[in-house]
Amino acid sequence: MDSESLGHAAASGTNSDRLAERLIRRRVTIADVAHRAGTTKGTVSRALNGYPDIAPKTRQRIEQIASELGYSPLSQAQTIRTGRSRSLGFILQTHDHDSHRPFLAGFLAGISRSANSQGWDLTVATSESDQATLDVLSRLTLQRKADGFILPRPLIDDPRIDLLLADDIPFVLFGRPSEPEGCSWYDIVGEQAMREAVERLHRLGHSRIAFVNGGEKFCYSQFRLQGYINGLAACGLNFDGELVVGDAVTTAQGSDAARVLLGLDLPPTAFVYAVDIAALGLYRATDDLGLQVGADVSVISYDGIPEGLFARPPLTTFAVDRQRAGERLATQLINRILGASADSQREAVNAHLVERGSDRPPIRSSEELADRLGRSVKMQSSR
Amino acid sequence: MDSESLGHAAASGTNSDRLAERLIRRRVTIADVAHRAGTTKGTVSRALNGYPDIAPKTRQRIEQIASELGYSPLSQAQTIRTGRSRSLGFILQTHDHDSHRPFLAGFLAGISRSANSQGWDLTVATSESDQATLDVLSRLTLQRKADGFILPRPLIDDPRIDLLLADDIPFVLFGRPSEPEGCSWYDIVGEQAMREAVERLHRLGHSRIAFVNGGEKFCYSQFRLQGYINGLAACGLNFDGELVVGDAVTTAQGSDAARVLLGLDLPPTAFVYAVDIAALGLYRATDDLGLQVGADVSVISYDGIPEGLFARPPLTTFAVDRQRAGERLATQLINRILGASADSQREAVNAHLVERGSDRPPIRSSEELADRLGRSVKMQSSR
DNA sequence: GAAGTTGCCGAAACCGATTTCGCAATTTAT
DNA sequence: ATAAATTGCGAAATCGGTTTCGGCAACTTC
Repeated sequence: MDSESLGHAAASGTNSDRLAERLIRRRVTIADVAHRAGTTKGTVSRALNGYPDIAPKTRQRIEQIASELGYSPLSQAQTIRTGRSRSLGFILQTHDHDSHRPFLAGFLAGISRSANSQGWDLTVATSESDQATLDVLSRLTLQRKADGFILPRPLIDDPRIDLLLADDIPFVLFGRPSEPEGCSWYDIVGEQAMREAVERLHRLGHSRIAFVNGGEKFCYSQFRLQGYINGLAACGLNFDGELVVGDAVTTAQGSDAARVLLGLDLPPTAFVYAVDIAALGLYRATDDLGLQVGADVSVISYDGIPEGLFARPPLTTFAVDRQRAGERLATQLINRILGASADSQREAVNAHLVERGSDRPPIRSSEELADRLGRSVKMQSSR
Repeated sequence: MDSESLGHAAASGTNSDRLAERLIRRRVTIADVAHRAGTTKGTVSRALNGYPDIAPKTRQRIEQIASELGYSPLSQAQTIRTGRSRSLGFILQTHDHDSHRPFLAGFLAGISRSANSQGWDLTVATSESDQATLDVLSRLTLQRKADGFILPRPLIDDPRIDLLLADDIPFVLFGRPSEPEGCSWYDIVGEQAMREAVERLHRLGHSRIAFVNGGEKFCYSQFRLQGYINGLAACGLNFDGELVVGDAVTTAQGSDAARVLLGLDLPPTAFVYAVDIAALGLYRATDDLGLQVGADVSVISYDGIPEGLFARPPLTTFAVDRQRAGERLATQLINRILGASADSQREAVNAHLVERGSDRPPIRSSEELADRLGRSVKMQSSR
């Protein structure tokens, strides 16, 4: 009352400001389109969603008007009726090892980029434990924040997969699972890379080649070990259980593994590591032992993390294109949500070798290396 | 009809399956709560949202029932009525330099973790250019996918800030802007770090200390340069424009900068770099010139990226806790969306020094270094 | 030309919340 | 005691879409 009587000019000024703001900012709704087309909201909705009971020319007219007005439906309004939110879920596991962190940036960029281009969105959540991850999966679906999920690094026995399969919620995996039934995936064929690594080292002249595997609970470690074994076989080398160490996913663990292997009576002259971050541990071990990577011992690894570039010599590795992986996975997941069968959405590509300086012909045999290590260790222990 | 007559057992089996599924899966809606409480949806809503016209004991009863039933409102339904979505927006700039990538993993984890714990969500989108970023900001607000934004690395002249200020959309910055008006931020005080770096090198015995700055379009580079200048002043050293190079945000650029600086008549014996990824370029340059970091030249940098750990010697750097930054920024942004003033949401903390091996007392003076470089360069050009 | 289809669209219910409005019951003022 | 002001809640509109249902007009069909 009072404010109105305070003067028309001021009051209408404020009003027109509000109006201008709303004109600029207000969304175009389905009612706007319907009004302009002289039909009802229902007709517009059916026309835009491809229902068969709309006359072709009506549909065209509505599509025309909708695009002129720049109409795009409010996804939340669709969600409450349809139950779908056009968004993909990804759970950041904050308890995961750092070895998995470098994956994220490019990977998320790929997912988001691909999803956005198809009109979908990416919802990111975090969890602090494996159990919490399951809760978050449930919460996000129940709250309709995600229509499906992208799960990185499947476990050999993976409760996430069990849960999603049981509840019939779409998902895609980054990496091959142990049990393919009902699963879609985008996989980098680790067997192939590990096999090539062994063959390459063999061609360079190495015959005693060790393998340091990654996390044993992950499916990928099985595949990579198999690739190592296949590589040995292809080269006519015998498998020696002594030369295999598992479960190294940090630089410290990679370093420990190297020390154990170099302590063998017949130490390896070459190493294949399943993950870069562990392979960097080899440099620490050789530093301590007075050896030089790329001379006394060679190493080829897998992942292509940027840290490898700054080791000396830089780490030769099989790199994976994580952005590409994210892009493909987003597309696969969207397809699955739209009804594609699980087995129609599976892809596998190879990692590509990035040749740097850590793999060279051996400068001494395994026996000679053992000798040298013997002296070196003695010197170290005597000080 | 037919299916019913096919036998009670089978039919009811199917039905009870469906029923069980729905019991497990169906959301608890506000109507369920209202029914159980013997009131209307409106009353439940007002009770749960703190309206004053609800009797205390009614409110308690409804809250009790809501928590028993595990009710949580469907955010999309709230959104279409209230216009707010309880989610934070973050735009991944895929055209940005790789130097900024390492920030992401921990940073996003922090944002998401903090947001989730307060019942908010994180929406991630990508853009491929600065212009596209602006479009994405508009799109996400118009589509009500984000109630506000977290913007990393403010530019000296930042169109994102202009846009959001003009449209009155809440946002918070990771880093201090050039113009504080209307802005909130969480900042790592780069001045302080750069100043300490200079002082520390001076204490070690260096007096010719160069500075290699980061991206010149970013606000942080102004602050870090100022810190370097302050540091010189505090040590009683003269500022020498020759010793400052700017705009190095990649390893290659950092390497080029080092070469230029080492080519001076009186080369620096110590370097302060504004970003780690560029500082790693110094190692390349010194490798080529036959110098050793941590002996012939020293370096202290800023960021704390993991790559620095694997340089030889490892890079001494001022590390920033990115996860913490993300957590604080998420909280700040939520506060702003809920109505807090821009200037009430500002924080600044210091980076912490991670001492590794790249900063040591000089083993020769600037003149001696010049001599040595003269010979070294001659040898190199003669082969 | 009457009866039966078919095609196309309007009307209205619905999804799950929030918010406005108004009225009955209670409390306070007179 | 009655009038006035409060308190507390139900009823219904609303947000922006989707989907069901039914009916009118035009077209077949015999």
